[in-house]
Amino acid sequence: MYQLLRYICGMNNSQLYKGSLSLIILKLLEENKRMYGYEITQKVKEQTNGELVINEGALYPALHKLEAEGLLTVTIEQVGNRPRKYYALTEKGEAETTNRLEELTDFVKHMQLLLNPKLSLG
Amino acid sequence: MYQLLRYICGMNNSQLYKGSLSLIILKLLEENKRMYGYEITQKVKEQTNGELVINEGALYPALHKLEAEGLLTVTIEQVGNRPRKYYALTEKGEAETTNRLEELTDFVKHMQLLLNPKLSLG
DNA sequence: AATAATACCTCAGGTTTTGATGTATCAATT
DNA sequence: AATTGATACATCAAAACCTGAGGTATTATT
Repeated sequence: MYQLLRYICGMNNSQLYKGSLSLIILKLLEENKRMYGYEITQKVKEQTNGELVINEGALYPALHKLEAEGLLTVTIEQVGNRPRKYYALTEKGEAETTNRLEELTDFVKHMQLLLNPKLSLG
Repeated sequence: MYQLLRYICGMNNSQLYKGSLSLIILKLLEENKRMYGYEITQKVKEQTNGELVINEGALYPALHKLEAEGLLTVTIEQVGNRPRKYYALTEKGEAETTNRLEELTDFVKHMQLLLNPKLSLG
């Protein structure tokens, strides 16, 4: 049966993650200079102790969109016989990363104001 | 031109708020026992110092959906000649509110792990 | 030889939101 | 008396994003 159960279904099941993927990508690239898609999925899994799993069906379109928006550049490299697409931030992408991080801070701030029993994640 | 510019366009412009509306509704109802739609929009504006504006085109469908899911009950009351639909949490809705709050905590935790320069909103 | 991991991809269908628009009542102003 | 603004509900097409499924192919492990 080839590879039917390739992923054990990442299940974040919460709608809250919608809209956060591009920020995650941008921020990881800010820290790591250049990364390829699969590497991003592994990094996210690693840094969240396996709790957050990026769906590849969301990741690749998101990368393509960020590239189309001029926030990322891509460089294809052959590793063995396999192609890798390394992504890196453009200048515009760096600026946008800063903006998006501010947006996240605002989001958390607003959530705290609304759900006041505090989120307390210092 | 009647009331063309009725709202100065709430503009939260960030995609991050996607998926958070139902939690906001649930939580406000947990705190306030019963509220009607328009009251919710005002409360959110008030508690976030006008920074977060709920789009009515999102709010009403969200309320209807929560009701359809059995998380809210509705009671119509006439105020003067105008109808108000008061919403309140069901038992199931209370439980769900707890779950959704946990999901938000997890979301913030994961974002903190990924964007480690910390969110620090104690 | 088969499986698992690496590495890219697409696409139908789902959910949620945006932005525009519609209707109507009531209070305040002109 | 008439208009505006606030209150209060609603719908809907299009946009945005994601899920879950599927596809292809290489390399490493069992």
